[in-house]
Amino acid sequence: MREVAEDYVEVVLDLVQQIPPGRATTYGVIAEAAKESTGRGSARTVGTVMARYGGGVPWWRVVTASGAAADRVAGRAIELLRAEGVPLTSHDPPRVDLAEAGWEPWEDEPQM
DNA sequence: GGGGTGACCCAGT
DNA sequence: TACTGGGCCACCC
Repeated sequence: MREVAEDYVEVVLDLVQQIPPGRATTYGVIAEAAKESTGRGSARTVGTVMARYGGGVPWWRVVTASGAAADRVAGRAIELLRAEGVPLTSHDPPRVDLAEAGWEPWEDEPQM
């Protein structure tokens, strides 16, 4: 199937929607999980997909590997994350405590 | 078909 | 611990 990355987009969006409230994950994790299903993609690609098709999913639960929200939507993400009750650091650039709220697709679904 | 961009990640300094 | 550079993959002009 050399169609567009529509299937990849569906996998990414589905994974993001599976993130339970009060939890968060990283682009790398989503990229790895999506790559397992579609065989393609990377953290960079996930970011691009989210920017174009992430309007219908809790994109704010997806942050960078550092735990910080994407610079483009950091403000919006922090507000939503705090509303979700996600543990954030007390520093100026609030970062998600992935050690506490870190969620992974294979954590909710059996990895075969 | 080629080059540049982007909601990223990792290693080195 | 924070900043910089290179690599990565898919999309747009």
